[in-house]
Amino acid sequence: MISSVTKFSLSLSLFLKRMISNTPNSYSHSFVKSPISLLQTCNSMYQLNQIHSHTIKMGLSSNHLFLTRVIIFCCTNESGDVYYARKVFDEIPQPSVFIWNTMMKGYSRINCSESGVSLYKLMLFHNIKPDNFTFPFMLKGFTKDMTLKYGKMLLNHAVKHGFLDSNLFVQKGFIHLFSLSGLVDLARKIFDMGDGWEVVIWNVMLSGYNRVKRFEESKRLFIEMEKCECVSPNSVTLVLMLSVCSKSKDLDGGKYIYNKYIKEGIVEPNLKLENALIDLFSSCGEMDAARGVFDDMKTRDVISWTSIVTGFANTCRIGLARKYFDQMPERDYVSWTAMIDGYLRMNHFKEVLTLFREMQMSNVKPDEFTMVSILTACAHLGALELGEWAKTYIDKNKIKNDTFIGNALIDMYFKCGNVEKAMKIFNEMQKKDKFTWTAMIVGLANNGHGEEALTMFSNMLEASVTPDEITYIGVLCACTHVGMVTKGRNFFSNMTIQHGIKPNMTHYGCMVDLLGRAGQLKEALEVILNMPIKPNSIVWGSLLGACRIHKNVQLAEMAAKEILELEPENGAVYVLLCNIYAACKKWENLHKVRKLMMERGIKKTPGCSLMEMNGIVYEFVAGDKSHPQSKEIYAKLEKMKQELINAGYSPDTSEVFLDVGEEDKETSLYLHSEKLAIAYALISSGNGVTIRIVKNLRMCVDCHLMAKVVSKVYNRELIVRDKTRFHHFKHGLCSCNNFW
DNA sequence: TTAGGGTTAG
Repeated sequence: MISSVTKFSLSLSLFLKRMISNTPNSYSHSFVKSPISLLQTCNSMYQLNQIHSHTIKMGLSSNHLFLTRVIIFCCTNESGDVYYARKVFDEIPQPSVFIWNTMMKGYSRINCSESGVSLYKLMLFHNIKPDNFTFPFMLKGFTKDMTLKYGKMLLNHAVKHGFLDSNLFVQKGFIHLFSLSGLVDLARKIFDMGDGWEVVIWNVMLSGYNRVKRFEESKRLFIEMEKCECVSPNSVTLVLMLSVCSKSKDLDGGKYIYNKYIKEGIVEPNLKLENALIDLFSSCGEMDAARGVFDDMKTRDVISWTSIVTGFANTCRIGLARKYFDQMPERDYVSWTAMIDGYLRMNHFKEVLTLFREMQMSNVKPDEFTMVSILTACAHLGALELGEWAKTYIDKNKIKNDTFIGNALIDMYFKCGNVEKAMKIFNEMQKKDKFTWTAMIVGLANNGHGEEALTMFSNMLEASVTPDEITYIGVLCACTHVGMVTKGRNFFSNMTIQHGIKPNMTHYGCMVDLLGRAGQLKEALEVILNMPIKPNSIVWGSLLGACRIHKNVQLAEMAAKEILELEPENGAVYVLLCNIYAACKKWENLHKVRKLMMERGIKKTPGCSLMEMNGIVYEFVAGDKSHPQSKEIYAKLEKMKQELINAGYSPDTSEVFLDVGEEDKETSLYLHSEKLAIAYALISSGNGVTIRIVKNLRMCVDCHLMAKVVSKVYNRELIVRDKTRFHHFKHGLCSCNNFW
C-alpha cells in the first residue's frame, strides 16, 4: 500500500516533469487542473508550500480557482495555517463571498473571532453582501465576551439581510451564541420563531436557562418539549433537567425524570446521566438513593466519587465523606475542594488547613474555588498571616481573581480586624455584587465603624445593588454599635417597605439588641412581645445581654427563664445570669443558680482564645499549661501583673461568680485564655507587632480592662474578636467605647 | 447541547 506521503511525492514529480516538457501557454488548462488535484491529496502545510512555491516559480500562481483551494485547505484543514490563507487572500483582487466566508470559518477554527469580525467589516466596506453562510461561519468561534460585544449588531445585520427568518443555520447559530452567553431571552426569541427544532437546539435553550440559573424556565420549556410531538428528550436533555432539579432541590421533579425516562428504558443511562442522578440525590440529601446509583454503576469516574463525597459532607456526615474521599482511585482539584469544603461546613477549620497542605503535597493545584474555602477558614480562625499567604499564593499562581475571591478576601481581612486591607480589596474590585457590599457593611459595623457602614449602604443603593436580608442585619448591627436607635428603627421599617424583606428572627434580635444596648429595655421587651413569630433563645439572649450592661436583674430573670424553657441545657444563660447577680451583689440568687447548674450538670463553655504566630494557630484555654512555653508564659503574666498595676490597672472581679475569696477571684481572672494569649504574644513577637486574638465567648470586663492598659503600657495594638464584635485596643482605649 | 467544589449573619 502506498502511503499518502509517497503518493503525494509521486504526483508532484509527475507534475514537475510535465511542467518541464511542456510550455505553460499551450497547457495552461491542464496545468491548472494538476496542482488543484494535487492540493486534494496534500495533508500538511509543508506539502502545500511545495506546490504553492512551484506554481509561483512558474508564474502561474494567480489562478483564482487554485488560490481558492489553497485558502480552503488552510482554513478548514486541521493542519492548515489560517495566517498563510490570509496572505493569499490579500493577493486576490476581488474575492468572492465564498472566499470571504471561508476566511471567517478559518478564524473561527483558530478562535480568532475578533479577526473574523474585522474581516466581516472589511467585506461590508467592499460592498460585498453577506450570504447564508457568513453568519454561521463567523459566529462559530465566538466567546461570551465577543457575543456581548458584537452579538446584537450582527443579529441586526442578519435581520436586515433577511436571513434570520429564512435560514435555519443562521437561526441556530444565533440561538447557540446567545443562549450560551447568558443572553437567553434573545435566544428564546429566535427559538420561538421556528417550530420543529431538533433536540440539540432544545438542549441549547435548556442549557442557556441553566447557565443563568433560571431553573423554573428550564422546567417550563421541558414541559413544552414533552408536549411537542416532533421531538423527544435525549440523554443530554435528561442530564440538563436532572441538573435543574438538583440545583433547585426538586427531588420530586428529579424522580419524575428518572422514573419516566430512565427506569422505563426510554433513554439508555450513561456515565454522565448516572453522575447527574447521583448529584440530584446527593444535593437533596437522599444518600441511600445516591449510593444505590453509585453502587450499581459499571464504571465510575472522579465526578461520581466527588458527588458522593459532597453528598455526605452536605448532610453533616463528614466521617463518611472522608471515608469515600480516602477510597477514591484518583482525586482532582474539585474532589479536594469538596472535602475541604465539607470540613469548612462543619467549622473544622484546622482540618481545612491540614487537608489543604495534603492537597499541595499531592501536587494537585488548587483553583479559585479552593482558595475561597481556605480564605474562609482563615477568616474564621482570625489567621491573618495565613490569609495573607493565601492572597500571595493566588497572585503568584495567577489563580482567577474573581468576585468570590474578592468577597472572601474582604471577609477574611475584616474578620482578622484589618479594616484598611479590606477597604483596599474593595476599592480594587472590578465587579461588586451584593455579597461584596454586604461583606463591607457587616465588616465595618463589627469593627466599630458604624457610620462608614451606613455610608457604604447608601453607596450600595446608589450603585443599584439590591440588598438582601443579611445586608439589613449588617445595617442594623451598624446602628447598634454606634447607638443610633432612631435610624435603626427607620431601617427596620424601610426593609419591608422599600425592599419587600420580611424581618426574620435575626432582625428582631438586632432590634432588641439596638434598643437594649441603648438602655431602652422596656421598648426592647415590647418588640419581643409583639413579634409575629415566636421569639427564640437568641432574641431573648439579646435582652439578657442588655440586662447585663444595664444591671436589670428583674428583666434578666425573665429573659433567662424564657431561654431555659426553650433550651434547658444552655450553659451560657446560667453564666450570664450569674455574672449579673455577681455584678449586682445578689449573692443568694447567685448561689441558687450555681446550685441549679450543679444539679442539672450544666457546664460553662470553656473560654478559648486562638492566636496565630508565624503561620501557626495556637489555641489557649483557661488555665492552659499545654503550650511548650507554658512556664515562660506564666512568668510573663506575673511580671505583667505588677507592671500593669503600677500603671493604674486594678483587677475587676465584679463578674466573677466563683464561691471564693477576693484573692482567688483575681487568680481565676489571670487564668483567662485571652490573658495567656496576650502574654505569649508579648514574649514571642517583636515590639510594635499587632496582637490578634479570636475569643469564642464574650470578653469579660477584666480582660477588656487589662487589654486597654496593655495597649498603653507596652505600646501595642491589640485586636480581639470576641463572640459578637471586635475590640481594637490602642493607646489605652477600645474601639467599642466600653460598650459590648 | 450534558455531570462534581466557592463568598455575606446567627
